[in-house]
Amino acid sequence: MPELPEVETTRKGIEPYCLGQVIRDAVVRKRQLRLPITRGIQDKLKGQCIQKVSRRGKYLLLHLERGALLIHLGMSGSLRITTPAVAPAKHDHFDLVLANRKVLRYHDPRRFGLVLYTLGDPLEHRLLCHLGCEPLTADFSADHLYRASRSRKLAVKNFIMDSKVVVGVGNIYASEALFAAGIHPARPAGDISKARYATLVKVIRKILRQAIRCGGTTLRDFVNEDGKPGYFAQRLAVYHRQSQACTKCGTLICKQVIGQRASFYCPRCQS
DNA sequence: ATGCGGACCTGTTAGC
DNA sequence: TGCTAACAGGTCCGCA
Repeated sequence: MPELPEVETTRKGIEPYCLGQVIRDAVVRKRQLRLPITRGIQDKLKGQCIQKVSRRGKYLLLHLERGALLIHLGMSGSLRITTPAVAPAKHDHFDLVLANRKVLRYHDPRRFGLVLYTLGDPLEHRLLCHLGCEPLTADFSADHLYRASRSRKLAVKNFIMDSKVVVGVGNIYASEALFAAGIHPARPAGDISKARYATLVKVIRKILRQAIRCGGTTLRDFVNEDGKPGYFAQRLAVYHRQSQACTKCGTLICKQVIGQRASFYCPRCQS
């Protein structure tokens, strides 16, 4: 479930409960995530104050006095704020107990996510240091996509989902953005003009911003008692709409696997 | 350097 | 209804 908008929504949601709080305890119930939670993480975290809650791509960063805690939600992860009185549910793998008697609880059935303590600048960590630009900042531009794509033959959909190019564009929003830009998802990235990349940049920004607003709405209680992941209420134009009419021209939406991921497009509007 | 396939996991749903 | 297979919103690694 977590695309960039949901990660950002989560960041905003947990920030007021975490900022300035001292970590009283950490509880590991299941070590084995995408990478194992390192032994002794409790001792490293205990007593440290959370100084900042930020995001890089789909990674959440809790900046501490010494180092940082990196959290990734993978395919199925979620975070919520609860209390020590609430018993952990199945797949609640990790807790941070805070001085305000709140618990930041990490839940992830598929365990593709990550909880990682790192010393030093977290942005220098090997998992973060090669990430491409943020889609909502100024360095994400037509120039950037154009230059990075020259002579590249992979499908443009895979290109914009490559985190070394730009972070945060997941499978849903890749399909949606390419539809909005009128670009066929299987078109080789290196064939696309700068003008079309300019359109693509614009629509990626617009769609992600909309989704953040939408996530903020549908996930209003995400960090509180309810904690239901809740899907974005946004109307998706093509995603999961195969064999249904295109909202622009009425042609039936196609589904095609591109780069091992399901992709959806209108064969008439996208070329 | 680039691009592809496989790997990591569990839960849900589609199909027989 | 029950079993099995395919699939799910992510990302990294290794190999050709």
